[in-house]
Amino acid sequence: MISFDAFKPTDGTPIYLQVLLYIKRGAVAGTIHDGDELPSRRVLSALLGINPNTVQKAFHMLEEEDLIESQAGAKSVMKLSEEKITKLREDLLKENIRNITGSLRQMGISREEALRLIDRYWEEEGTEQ
Amino acid sequence: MISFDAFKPTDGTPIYLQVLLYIKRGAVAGTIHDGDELPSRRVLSALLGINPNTVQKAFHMLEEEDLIESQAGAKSVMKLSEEKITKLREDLLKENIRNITGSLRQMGISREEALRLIDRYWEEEGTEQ
DNA sequence: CCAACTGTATTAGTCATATAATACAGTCAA
DNA sequence: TTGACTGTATTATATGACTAATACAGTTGG
Repeated sequence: MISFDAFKPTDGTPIYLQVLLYIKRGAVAGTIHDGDELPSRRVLSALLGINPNTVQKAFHMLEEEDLIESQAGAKSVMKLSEEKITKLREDLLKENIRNITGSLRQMGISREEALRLIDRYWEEEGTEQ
Repeated sequence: MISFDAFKPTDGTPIYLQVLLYIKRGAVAGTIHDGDELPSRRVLSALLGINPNTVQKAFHMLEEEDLIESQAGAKSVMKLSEEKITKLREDLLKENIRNITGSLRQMGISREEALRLIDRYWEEEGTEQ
């Protein structure tokens, strides 16, 4: 059963997207595997303190992307492959890094300083995971 | 008069926040200075193709943060100081870098790989600004 | 079998974002 | 002065995100 212990709601990003991203990132990180069972909509919503419909929205999108498999009555299951994970990794990286480099350059931060800042922040909060 | 030529609406971030951030980042980058005139609400909204109320919301928040000064009938003006800029810089950096390091670590990316990725992406789209 | 759990669907309400259409009073330059 | 521009305010509408309360049919384990 996939664990949501490390799930931390952050900024103003829609909750259903955060749930969706948490699972995608876990798949990329290798902490979530093909065939892994997901918590039920009701259980996960109670666990995260959010509405079952919000979890359903995230799961429904994962289903549409063919990353999980659901059938009425049974728990949903991860449906991963090497190709899917590779593609996920590329998509997530592109999305993340594009944003940060754009913002930092708009602030007039040089590449050297950007690298220095990333390095420093990684050190500061880099023990867990 | 502050230029919005480099303004590019990006992801799902609320438009009023993007306008607000554009100005804050410009102040940090040194392309927007104390005393600079802002375009009027109506002109800027037409320029960006958005609603005047959306611009008003951004400007109103800047006013509340004491970063601009407005009086009915006249154009709004930037109200910056060294301390304000320093604080802005810290806040924006914290907000940006926290997000990226968190996401990348959730994906199981190592610090070395993160630095390598940032370095590469900077190269790819780093000519403008 | 059957009770307790699943996924799925529907309807309703709240809140934030964004647009639209005005209205009014203050400023500023010709 | 006066007309065209300012900031500011109000009301209405639409959409997306989130919550709430149900309902129903399929599955699974004891």
